[in-house]
Order: sequence, then C-alpha cells, then structure tokens
Amino acid sequence: MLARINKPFPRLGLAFSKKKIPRAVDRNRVKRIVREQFRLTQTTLPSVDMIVMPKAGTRNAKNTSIIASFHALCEQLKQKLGNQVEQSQRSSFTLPPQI
RNA sequence: GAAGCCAGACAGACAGUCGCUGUGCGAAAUGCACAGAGGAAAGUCCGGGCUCCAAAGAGCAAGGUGCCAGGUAACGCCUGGGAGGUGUGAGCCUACGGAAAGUGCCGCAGAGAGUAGACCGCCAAAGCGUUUUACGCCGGUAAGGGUGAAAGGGUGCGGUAAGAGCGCACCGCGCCAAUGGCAACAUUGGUGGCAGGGUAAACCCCACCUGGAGCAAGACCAAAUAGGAGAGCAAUCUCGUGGCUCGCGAGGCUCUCGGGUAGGUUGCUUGAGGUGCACGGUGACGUGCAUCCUAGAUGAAUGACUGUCCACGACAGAACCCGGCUUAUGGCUGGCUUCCUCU
RNA sequence: UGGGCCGUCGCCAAGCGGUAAGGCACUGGGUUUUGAUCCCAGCAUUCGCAGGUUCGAAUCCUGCCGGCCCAG
Repeated sequence: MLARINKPFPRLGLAFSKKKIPRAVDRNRVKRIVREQFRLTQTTLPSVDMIVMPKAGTRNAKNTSIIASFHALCEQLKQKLGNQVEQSQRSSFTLPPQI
C-alpha cells in the first residue's frame, strides 16, 4: 500500500489488522511468509520502505499464492520506480535489512 | 460383525541449508553453544496467588452457593456415598435446604383454583306439609359423571337414607424409638390421624461464602515544565474508598483557563512446578526420598526450501502466573454393554 | 483486562410467564378505461442454538454461537 524512498536499503512494514484476518494462526502464517520472501529477495528489491497490508480473502489463500502475489507486487514496484532509483545505489549496500 | 458406553496416552518423524526471539561465552564479528507455544495456549464462566488501596475492620445493602462426608491454597471443581430420574444394558443426568414465617401468582375451561365447592347427580332417614307404599319442603352428601396441568390421600371391605378416614386392613404421609452408618440416609417397630395443592431457576426465609481494583496492578530511573492565573468549599469540611453508614489514615481539596510529559528499566517467570520410586488412602489426594530447570516476546519470535518414510497431518498461536469448568478437534489403544451370525 | 447491550416474518420492530401486536414489502381480490391511492383477505413448523425450571417459556435459569458498544 505504500512505498517511499527513505534509506539506502529496503525496509518492510506489516500492517495486519484483526479485522482482515481474524484468527491469530492465519495472521502469523501470512506474516511469516511475507517476511521470508522479503528476506530471500531483499537484495534484488529497490531501496524503499514498503508496507504490506492484507486483503479480506488472504486468510483462505494458500502459501504458494501468497508468495506469487508478493513477487508480482514487487515487480510492479520495480517498474514504477525504475526511472527514479539508480541501480548502483542498491548494489553498494549489503547491511542487514531492518524488518 | 454392527451399534453404543467408559477410560487413557499422542498431537507427524528424521537429516541438511538459510532465517527469527531469548540466555550464556566473547573486546567484537557478517561469531559459537543451548533453549524456544497448547491440550485446549481459546471462551473469560468460577477459584486462588501476586500488587496497590489500612499486611482488610464493623453493620446494612448487593451478589453467589445449597443432599452428606472427604480432598484442596481455594472453588460454582474433583472423589466417595445417599436419594431421585432415565436407558434393554454398559452407563448417564440432577440449583437435590425451607411451601406449617409472610406475600404474590395459578390464563382458558370449570360449580369451585385454596380458612374449598355443588353443574349433572345420589339420598330424602329425622322434622314439616299434602293429594300419605308416593310427592314436595326443610335439608343431607361428595361415591359416580363433567372441567382442568392440578379438585383437600390411594385400593378393598365394613358402614349408611345416601355418603364420608366415619371405622378397619394394606400402601402412602407425619411423629417417636431402636438398629446400621461420621453423616446424608436405610431398615424395623410403635403411634397419629389424614390436616395446610403447586410454584422459591416468583419475592422471600434459613445456613454458608464474598472488602475493592487489577500487571495498562505496582515500583524505580531519566527527560520536560510554570511552585501560573481566576473562582468556589474548608475541620459540622475535603480526599484516600468502592453502593451507603461507621471506623481508620492524610490535610488541603474541587472546578475553569492556559501549558507540559507519556522514553526506558523492573514486575517476568523456580512454581500450591515437572518426572521417577516408595508408603498411606476405596478414591480425589497426601507424605517422604531422588532428580530436572522446561518460552518470556513488546509491531510482538517457531518459519521457508530440499530429501526419505507414513496413517499425507484436525482444532488451533503464550502476553503476570497457577487450579478447574466449558467449547472446538484428528486418528489410535484398552475395557465393558446390547444385538445379529457361525462353531 | 474489566464492564454493558442486542439477536422476534424478506426489512423495521412491540411483547418480558397464559399460547406472537403493528408498519413497510410481497401475494390474491375489489374500486378505475389503465396505473397510483384507497378497501378487503392472506403471509412466524425452529422468537440465534442446546439443555433445564414450570401445568405452560419469545419471556425465568445455565452453557454455547453471532453482532455491537464503553473504559483503561
């Protein structure tokens, strides 16, 4: 829902309301999946702060579909920011991202 | 073989790689080691610990519990027993004190719904009258019919004008005694007279229990700021303290205007703890010894990928901590009951 | 964490121990040349679910389910 250029490395924010995903088990599951995918793909992501927010149907989604939609959103983000962000800026930093 | 009842344990396993949270080691590292959700962590329905209010007091009010005995820190929980109900049975269920302290309610129907009553009936003995083997009046009665969820014990015999606990027998009920049992209660005997239906998850009475708030409790450190202005009340007052009164403690308190802060540490996990053995107890449970340390986050941690195997993984995520209850849920094991078939 | 409220026809709802009002909507009929209005009639087999108390429960009690609100 948000992507803002702030720090020289990508950061992840999660906004998971109890209204969208009522049960704690499902909420934790989706958060784990998003965090894991961010961790695996952070070196290829643009250096922006992003906030991920689930929609109402997310609680019934399978793990593979959540992963696929996360990657699709990242591709959209890259295309939108492709003109603004320099490629060299991203590769020069290898600090651990703050999740 | 089918259906059912009860009890129990388990909650995918192993290996590898990369991650997350905590603790320890280390000067530090892009390190190393160890540990890391549940039987219900859930609902928040009860009980307790802990913390503050007065190391919690009195009375009223309010609320809860309600056969007996035991267990427990405590309970509305558990165990054992009694009584009642239910099921063919294994079993299961039960707010299970008091209706003779008082009050209320019992629609419709029905004569009458609670110090009873007379619609259809039955009888008319005694008394009176007449048209005298009869009828009427004065009356008697509640057996039978009818209404209702419920009509002031039930069945039978006697009795009577007809009837009626009016009398008797048995059953039921109340009271007393004995026996067994700690008790609830059971059994037996005697006695009374059949009197006043139901409802207390209606008010209520009796007995017992409950002070209030909650870890965002509370404690500490640091930062910031204005010990501001105005009004009101004030020891017969105000606040702490909650529904009220008392008591106790403190001495200022309340409102308005304007302004400031809300960051961190702790509480935080060793506990009515777990496991094993022995002993006591029918059992819940208790005692002793040995042994183990087993999440502690604070935008909130348990995952992803790969491989092998199987029954192909249900319900579901700790937030101060424990004991229960309730609800959700997967397959497995053992015991028992009923029925069917075969030998 | 603590506390409170609600669930009744498709919708809005009254009833709080005595056998489920009313309005809108819907269906049928009438009035009208036709439509609206108007008139008449119909429309709750589980009062969220499951037990219990009572002769009798939407109502009382207990346990669940769902929804909403308040305080910190």
